[in-house]
Amino acid sequence: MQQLFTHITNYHPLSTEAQNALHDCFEKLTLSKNEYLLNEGQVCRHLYFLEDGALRGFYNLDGKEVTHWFGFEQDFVTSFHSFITGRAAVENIQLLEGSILWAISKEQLAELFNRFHEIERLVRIAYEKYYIRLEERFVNAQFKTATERYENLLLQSPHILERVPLGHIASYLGISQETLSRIRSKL
Amino acid sequence: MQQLFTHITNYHPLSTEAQNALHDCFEKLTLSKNEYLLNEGQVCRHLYFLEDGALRGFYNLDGKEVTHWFGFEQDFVTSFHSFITGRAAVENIQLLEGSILWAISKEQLAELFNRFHEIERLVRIAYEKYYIRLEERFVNAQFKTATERYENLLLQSPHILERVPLGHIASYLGISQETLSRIRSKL
DNA sequence: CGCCGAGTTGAACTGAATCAAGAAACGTGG
DNA sequence: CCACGTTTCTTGATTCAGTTCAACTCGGCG
Repeated sequence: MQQLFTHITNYHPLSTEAQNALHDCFEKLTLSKNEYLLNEGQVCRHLYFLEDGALRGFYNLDGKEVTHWFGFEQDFVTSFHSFITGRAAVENIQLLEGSILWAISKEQLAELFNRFHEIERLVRIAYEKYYIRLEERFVNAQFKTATERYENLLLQSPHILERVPLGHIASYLGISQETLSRIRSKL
Repeated sequence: MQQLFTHITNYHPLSTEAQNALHDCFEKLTLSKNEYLLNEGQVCRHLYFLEDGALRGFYNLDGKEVTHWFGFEQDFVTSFHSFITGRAAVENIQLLEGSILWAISKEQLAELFNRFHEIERLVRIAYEKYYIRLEERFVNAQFKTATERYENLLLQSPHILERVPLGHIASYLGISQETLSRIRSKL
């Protein structure tokens, strides 16, 4: 759990009381490869911190699986739309590796917000970082070519390649597996 | 300014004290068509509420203007990356119509956060809505065809068409103006 | 009137998808 | 440790959505 606190401090330092309260709310979760953290149709009631391991979010489109995001160690993970709105998720979250996670429920988080202004601030700041990240991905998706997106991925997170099957990466980049294979062969 | 408060209440109700404090921080701004709210290279130091009018965010790519978002009445507007990080903006913000805006500086906002937990909460909640919106646009950009994206726009905000030149809409949708014209002619 | 920006239409081209077949790597049980 | 099936990755041929370049139309407006 130390990792969670170290990570959180990057966003915003917390008082000891707030840290203790957080400590009491998070629950440890150990899952193995290929297990599901969430199935489509369910409501995602928790926010997770991924201490170690890897997972992916994907949904089904015309019988095909479309992976649209990955989570790795030190990432906060949830099915955001479902978690915030309380509606059924359209996506699945599946483990790509055996992983250690820490879970907190939406209700517990709301109560922490009420008790600790500083925890709500922490989350506000985290949102800003995640928003900027998504904005960047959006611009890539909309205005860059397949090759540029792949090169960008190589620069920003080369480790992904050794840990995730090519098919998932292709769909994460919004291209077919064959195209990705061809792009790779030209480098 | 009433509009701002009515809009804000949709996110989260505020106490009278918080409302008064907000009231003191926002400054009215009236700009006419084609003026710039922000030029690339500048740091965007303000968050704006667009009471009435329309504007666009765009950047230059190989000598072409790429419009990647629009703002309309009741939208919060800023160059988010620049505003949050304090770095130079890569985008321009230009008025599409004569508009009325209310501006608050980053410093003032930070001070309001310190004084009023409830204002920071309001912003936290607003972030959630804007994040979900962006997520949806991202999925559209990555996994839908040009025609689907246009039809989606027709459903979600048909009013845009009468207020914004086609070229801007095309680039917002991530397609060329000619393609958009052809898509339209088939309906 | 003639110009100018906005939108349309046509023809050639291209990046990427699809369909189909193989090759390589991987894990599991015998 | 090998044999088998499964999953992962590559390669080729064809097709298609969307781009680019270029010409043309239409509606203002000085």
